[in-house]
Amino acid sequence: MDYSSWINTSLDLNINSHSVHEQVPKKEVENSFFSLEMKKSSVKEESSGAIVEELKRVSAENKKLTEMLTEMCENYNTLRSNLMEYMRKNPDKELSSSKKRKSESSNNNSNPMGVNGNSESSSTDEESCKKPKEEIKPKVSRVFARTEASDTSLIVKDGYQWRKYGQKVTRDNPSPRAYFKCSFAPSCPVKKKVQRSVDDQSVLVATYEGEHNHPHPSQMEVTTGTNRSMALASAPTVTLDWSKSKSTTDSKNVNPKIDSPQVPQILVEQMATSLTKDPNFRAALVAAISGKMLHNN
DNA sequence: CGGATTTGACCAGCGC
DNA sequence: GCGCTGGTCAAATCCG
Repeated sequence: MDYSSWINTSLDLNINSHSVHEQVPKKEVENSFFSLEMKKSSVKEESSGAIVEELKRVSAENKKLTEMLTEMCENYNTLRSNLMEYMRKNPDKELSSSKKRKSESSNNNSNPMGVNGNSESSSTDEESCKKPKEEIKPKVSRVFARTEASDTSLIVKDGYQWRKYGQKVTRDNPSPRAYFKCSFAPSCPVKKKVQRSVDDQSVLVATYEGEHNHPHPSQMEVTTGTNRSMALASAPTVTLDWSKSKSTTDSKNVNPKIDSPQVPQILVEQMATSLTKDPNFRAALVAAISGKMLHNN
């Protein structure tokens, strides 16, 4: 599957049926809100009208996202059941792979949302017997981040602090892969790998291993009222994390071991995170709320 | 000067 | 066993 298409869904869904989208470009939402603040009285009605339109557009976009999510989950489940069936018919072909690399690649490529590998034990007893070690595998997730194609740094701004400890050129991708450890290491075991997508050089693929055992650094800043975290979460970054087999484009990447019921929850959490980090979304939200308030006055 | 980054060397897993 | 590959180490270097 070519994820370069869905990565752009980062609120560029173009609910194009809404002409409003053209009239009120997203970037201007913020502006319209601020101008609203400054000259409330004079343009109040006009601006609030635009805001309501914008709110409609955002709602439609939201709805569209929900639909896409649902569809994607359905596709995933279909694919998953197909693969399960296939593997039942060919029990000895797939899972004979050995320890480290295979198991890791199965984690990376097919563990949608990076959800725990702990459903593995429920998938095939046979496998769990063979590879009990996977039970303690750290949680692996993928994050796709769009950057400037000209930006040569392999930095995914996720708010955490990372220390780079290595870089390699891998066989399947001409772009170097950078290895990072959480700067809180060794107390925090989280590692991440960042590499440009083969398909789209402007997309960084960050693979996270493990979970942080400390609070998100930017959370403190948020609570203290600075906007730093927004800057850190560089605007167009998409942090949706459906590791969804993506780049390698073959269906065999889909891992039958996924605990599918967890998918939507994780997705929702990540989408929520993504949305709250999106200045446009926040601006639209603020605008909508203030518009309502103005309307009521 | 201390912490972060770079980069070549090294190690271990895997396939043949 | 050997070569290939990905991941990590650690000395050198950079930078604030």
